[in-house]
Amino acid sequence: MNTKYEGFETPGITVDLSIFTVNETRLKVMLVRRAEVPFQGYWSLPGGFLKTSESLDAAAQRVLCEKSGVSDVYMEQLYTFGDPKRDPRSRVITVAYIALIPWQSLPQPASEKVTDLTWASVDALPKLAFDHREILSYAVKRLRAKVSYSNIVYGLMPKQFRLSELQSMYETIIDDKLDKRNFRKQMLATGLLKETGKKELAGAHRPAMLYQFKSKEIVFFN
Amino acid sequence: MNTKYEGFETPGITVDLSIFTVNETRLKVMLVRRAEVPFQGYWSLPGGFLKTSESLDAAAQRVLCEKSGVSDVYMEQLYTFGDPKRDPRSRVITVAYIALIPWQSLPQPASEKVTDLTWASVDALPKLAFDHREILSYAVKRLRAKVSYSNIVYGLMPKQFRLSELQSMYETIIDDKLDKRNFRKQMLATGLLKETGKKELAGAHRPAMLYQFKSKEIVFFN
DNA sequence: ATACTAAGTGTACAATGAACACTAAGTATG
DNA sequence: CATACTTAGTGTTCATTGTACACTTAGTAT
Repeated sequence: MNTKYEGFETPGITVDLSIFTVNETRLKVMLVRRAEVPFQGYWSLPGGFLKTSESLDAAAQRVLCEKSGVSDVYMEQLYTFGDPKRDPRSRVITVAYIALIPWQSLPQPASEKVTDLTWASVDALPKLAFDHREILSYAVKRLRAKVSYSNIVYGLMPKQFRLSELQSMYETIIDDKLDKRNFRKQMLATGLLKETGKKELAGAHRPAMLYQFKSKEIVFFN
Repeated sequence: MNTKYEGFETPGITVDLSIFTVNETRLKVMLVRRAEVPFQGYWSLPGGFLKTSESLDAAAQRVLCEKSGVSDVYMEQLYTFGDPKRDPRSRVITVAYIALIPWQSLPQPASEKVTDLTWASVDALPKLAFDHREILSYAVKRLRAKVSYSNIVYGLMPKQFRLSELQSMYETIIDDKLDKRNFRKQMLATGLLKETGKKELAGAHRPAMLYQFKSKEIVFFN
């Protein structure tokens, strides 16, 4: 270890992830139960220490994959939290990330009861470890804002979907109702969707056209 | 030092600042000349290591004050850069900040020639140390974007100003011309400005009303 | 055959944004 | 002191965008 930082901090660096999904018209976030002190038994955001020669993005990807079993999903850096007292043990700075996973992409939980991982509705959160409540609030705020000026919801949709499902996704996240005709007009006007030609199979009602995104690119409007 | 981080990184943490001002209708950023290796003699963004028990924001404030002599200006965290190779000596993670200073608030440089600090036009930058070019590109991008959906330019204006000066500030940052009548209508419609009652004193032309901001609050439009 | 469910479609009006040119109030000059 | 010069200040028209709103269609279930 070099001596370059005498008198300066050499804190631990972690990444913490707000991993979102939508299920049953609720915006949900992944929480893991802490096995160790401090905050033993508390729910917390999944996270972990940065490894040697690992970039921040790579660390976030690693944590994502470890906890969710998926990769290749939308992820972005959110903010860095560095209050000297945020970890009671010692100085730890955390770089927070947001990730989005379509509910359909999640592997089914193993049949034995998984009690150390849960998906909590963001409007019914338990007490969280560290400053994770603050981090999560900020993440939800960013997500809600970004939904209205980008096509970030792509990250939460399955490969193919009905327009009504897409509308429901928007409504769940922004927690408001949208007009069906206007919504469809606007979505199709973006030119980012294409019909698959296929129609929904089942249901005691008129079958819906299935759509998909032309590309995975995230675009900003306005 | 605890042993908790064995096998993990305990990198140095720095803050690096993109300190912007506008002068002579140019968007400028503060650069400092590096006295030491690596990148000795190169221009770089002002920055410094995080001190013990110092929050990230406090560190950024400290650096800002050391280099510019001002405090109480607009500042926000930008992004955290953590590529393992970004510092050739050893692992250093930097939390980048943006700050805005009205040109009029800057203390005059001491009369002896200051050669280790400069204000460079963002479209005529010298070679920069480390990954500071990348950081600065991102900062400029964020600033330009934010100008169009917030009143962030407040941070660059003097206490009192003419509407034509405000317009010029916008035009400089977004690098485009605006329509005078529409601009005035829109600005006054925000309700964030108030007349001071005073008029500009000098000039071989009709004197302009001076305005100021009702509050320092940053507001988002749309 | 009828009831049920979600899909799918167009128009009228309001609000917002964009283009555009002249008069007003001072100072400087001959 | 008349004229030239400079920047301040002001409204209207038109195009575009956004918003409110209700009925028909295509399938399944009974």
